[in-house]
Amino acid sequence: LRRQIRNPRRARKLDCFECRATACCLRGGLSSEQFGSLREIARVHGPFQPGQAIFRIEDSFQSLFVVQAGSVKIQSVLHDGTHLVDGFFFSGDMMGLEAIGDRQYRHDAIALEPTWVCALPFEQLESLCSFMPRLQHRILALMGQKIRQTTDNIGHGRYMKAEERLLLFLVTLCRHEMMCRVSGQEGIYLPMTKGDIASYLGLRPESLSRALHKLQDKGIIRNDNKMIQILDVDAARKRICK
Amino acid sequence: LRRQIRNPRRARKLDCFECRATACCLRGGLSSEQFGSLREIARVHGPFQPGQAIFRIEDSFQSLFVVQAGSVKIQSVLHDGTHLVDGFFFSGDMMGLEAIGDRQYRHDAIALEPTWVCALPFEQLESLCSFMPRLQHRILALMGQKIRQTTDNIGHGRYMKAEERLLLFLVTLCRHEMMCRVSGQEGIYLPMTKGDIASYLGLRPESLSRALHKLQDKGIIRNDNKMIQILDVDAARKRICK
DNA sequence: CGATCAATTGAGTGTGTTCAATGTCAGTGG
DNA sequence: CCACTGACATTGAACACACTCAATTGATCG
Repeated sequence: LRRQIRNPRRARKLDCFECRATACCLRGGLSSEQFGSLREIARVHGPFQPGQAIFRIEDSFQSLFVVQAGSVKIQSVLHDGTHLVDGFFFSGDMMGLEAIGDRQYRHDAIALEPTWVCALPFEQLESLCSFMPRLQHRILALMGQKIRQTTDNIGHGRYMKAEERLLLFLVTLCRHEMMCRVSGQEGIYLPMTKGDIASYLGLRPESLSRALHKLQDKGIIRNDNKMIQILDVDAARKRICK
Repeated sequence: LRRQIRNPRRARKLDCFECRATACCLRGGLSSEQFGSLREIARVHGPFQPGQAIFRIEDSFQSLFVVQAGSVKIQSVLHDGTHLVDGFFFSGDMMGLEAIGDRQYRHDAIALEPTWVCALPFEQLESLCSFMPRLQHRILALMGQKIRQTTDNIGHGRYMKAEERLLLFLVTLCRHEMMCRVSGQEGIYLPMTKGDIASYLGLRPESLSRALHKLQDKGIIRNDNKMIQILDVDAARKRICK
């Protein structure tokens, strides 16, 4: 499959010790003994096939999930049945933070490629936190970061025009991929559909398509189907002022 | 002053025990002994006069703040110097959650009326959490709720037209006021300027003005300067589908 | 009372939407 | 192997909504 040739992610179950999600997941700052306790409550699930749900809105909230490999979109359903994409998650991203303090999840989490996740039962995690201040600190920090990202991306995006919003999205994605040391040079692979991206950006697919075209005409990006490359990083930065 | 006549909030320093913020603040679920420990680290600050800052972007993050009485807007500054209003806080609301895990605050917090806040030094709060699982649980729940609110209000608002966004804002505000048992019948007092509301909703002041006018023409709200009343609650609910 | 800032109103413009048609691609079955 | 299917993506033309700019009215406070 072309998708799997182009997508550099490997497709197999990972142990915590070889998991690429290190930087973003909870183990940062823990002693090896503490990390052991954390590892004991973690359970790897997968593979989830594209379109398959990791959790659904109606499910009762039990666990946080860290994406080990693959990618996930989260979406909510509007009164009229419309699906709204509220976010994308890649290796190392923590899912389910928004459900903490509630009984149910707030979204459907749908795999975009063959995907493995690491489940952390929340009650057990909470108990662990009481004994491990660093872990508690890490979760709180993670949630703070989540709030910041939400307001930055969605909130500030509101005041931008379509092209700038799109560029902000691409640059953010690119930075994330770079952080996880997945080839940033040859371009980014977009596992989701353009429709999903449009929904996330609050645009119609048609408008997104036109925005992509314009950015390509200006020489800022290269848009080859599901591969995107940012050619002129400086111009991009200027446009989104970051 | 007309503002103070119309605004039912009282203007004096409150002790924790008479603070109206009970329902929303951290003390929920704590034993009286535990509440005592929490109270020991809390410090009441105020009054802050309208326009005065409770904290600023450049300040290093030290404390969370609960609004005891009054109201606050938080805003960020764009590259070009534009101010973006990112939220409003009323009695019982917790401010600063978005700064957790970062060194600095992410916003300027500006009082909209004479305002008192209750400062909770975060390091001490974190220490307390290790001894008080319920407190830890409460903070985590509060942050989860914050994430939900952000995506619900800002995220879903993106797919709405100006009128609906405005209505969502008003209904949310109204519900909040009802929860805090401040007269919801005679209307809501809006301590912020229309410009602030417009900024928060991602609109120009002109567009907001027109949207208000239209909603009034349709008999859904009554708009008397800084007092707003939702006349047709059912129609409002239908428009925003909640 | 005049000064100042906030709020409203109007007219013209522009960006994104809507709707419909066409194009592309991967998978399927003849 | 090729035509067919269905989902996704693109393109075009007309329209709607919110923006821009400018002028006016209204509120608040010294």
